[in-house]
Amino acid sequence: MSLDKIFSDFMRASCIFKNRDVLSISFTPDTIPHREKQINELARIVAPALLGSKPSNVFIYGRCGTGKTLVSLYVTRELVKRSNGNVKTVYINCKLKGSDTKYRLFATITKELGKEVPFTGLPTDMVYNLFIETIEGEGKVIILILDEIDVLTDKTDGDILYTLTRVNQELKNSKLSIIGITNKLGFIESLDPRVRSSLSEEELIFPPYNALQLKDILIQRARLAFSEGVLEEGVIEKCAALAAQEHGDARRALDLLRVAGEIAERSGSPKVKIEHVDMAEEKIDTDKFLEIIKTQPKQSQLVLYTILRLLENRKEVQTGDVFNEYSKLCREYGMKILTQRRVSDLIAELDLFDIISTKIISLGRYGRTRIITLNLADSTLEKIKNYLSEVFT
DNA sequence: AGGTATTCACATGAAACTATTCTCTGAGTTAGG
DNA sequence: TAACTCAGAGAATAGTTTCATGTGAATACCTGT
Repeated sequence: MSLDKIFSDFMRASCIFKNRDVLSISFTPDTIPHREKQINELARIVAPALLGSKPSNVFIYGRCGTGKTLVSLYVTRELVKRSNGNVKTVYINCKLKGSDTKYRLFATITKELGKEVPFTGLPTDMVYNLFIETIEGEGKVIILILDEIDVLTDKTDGDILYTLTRVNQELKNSKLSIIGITNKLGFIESLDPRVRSSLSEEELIFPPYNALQLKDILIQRARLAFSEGVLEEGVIEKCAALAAQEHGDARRALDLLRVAGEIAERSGSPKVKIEHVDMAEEKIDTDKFLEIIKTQPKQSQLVLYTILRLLENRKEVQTGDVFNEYSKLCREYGMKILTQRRVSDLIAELDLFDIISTKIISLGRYGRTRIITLNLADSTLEKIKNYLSEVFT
C-alpha cells in the first residue's frame, strides 16, 4: 500500500471525528446532565469557604463512572473562580503511584501547592512538617479532594486518614477540608469511628446512571465529538445499553463510543456501525487485561503463564499443581524460585484482577486449596498467551 | 449406623529481611585570594 | 577560606522469606446397638 493511499485514506476516514478529546476521561463538559442534585448539594456544602470558614468534610460514594470525580472537580473549580483567590483545591488520586503511602501523599500535596519535595530519602515526619508549613503559608481555605480514598487504608500505615483529619488542629492561618471519594460501599464502616465521624460530616451518594440517562450523556458528547451524521442509527443506544449493564458506568459508555469510532476510522468505514461497538467492547476488555499484565512483575507473569499452560489441557488446576509446574519453568528459564507462600499470594492477586477466577474449597481428607479456572473471552486469552510466550521465549 | 477425631494441603497473618533508590551530612579536596 | 566532591548513614518502598497459626470436610476410628 502506498503512503499516498494510507494518508488519503486517513484523511477521508478522519472526518469521523470532529474532536476526539471530548470522549476522553479528562474532558470536562460545560454541563453535567442528571447530576444537578449532587452538584447543588456539594456546592451548598463547600460554599462556606467563600466566607473564609472551613466547609464540612464530605464523603462521596458511588460506583465507578457515576460522575463523582467530574462533579467534585467541577464544583470546586467554580468555587475557586468566585473566591478571589482565597480558596485553593488540590486533587489527588490516591491510587496512582506516587500518592499511596503516607510519605508520598504528603509529598504530592506539598508539591501540588508548589514546593519541591524529593520523592524519597527524607524521614516521613519531616515531610509532614513541610506539608503543614506549606499549607500554613498559604493562609487560605484548602479543599483536598482525595479520589479513591479507600486505598489509603489498605496499606500498612492505616493512620494516614487519622492524621489528615487532625491536621486542622495544627493550623492557624489556613483551613483544610477534605472531599473523600470512593466506590467501595463498605469502606466508611471499616473506618475507625473517630476518623469516620470527622471525615463524613456530610455524605453524598451518586446513584448509577440508567440507560436513558447514559443516552443523554452520549448524545451530548457525540454532538461535539463526531462529524454530522457519521453515527449509524442505534449506535448510541447500544453503547448506553452495554454500559448500563455494567452498573451504569458512564466512562465505559464513552470509551465504547470512542473506541468504536476509532475502529471505524481505522477500517476506513465512513460511518460508525453497530458492529463496531461490539468490536470496541472486546478491544477494551483485551486492552485492559493486557495493560494490567504488562505492568506486573516478571514473577507474577510467569505464574500466570504457568496457569494458562496448565489450563490448556484441563478445566481447572489447584495451587499445588501451579507451584510445581512453576518451579519447573523457573529452572528452565533460570529464574529464582519463589516460595509457595508467595506464589499463593500472586495467584490471589491475579484473581483480584479478574484475569483468572479462583475459589477456595476443602477437599476433605485431601486438604484445602484454591481451584483455579478461567473466565476470559477466547480472543482475549489468545492475545494474552501470545504476549506471555513472547516474554518467555 | 452414628458420632468423634484425624489429617491433608494448603490459606492466611505477621514480622523481618533485601535490594534499590534517593537525601543529607560532613570530611577531604580544590581553587582562588 | 569558600566552594566542590564524594563516601557513608539513614529513609522509604516493593518484593520476598520465615515462622506461626488457621481451616473445612472426606476419611479413619471408635462406640454401642
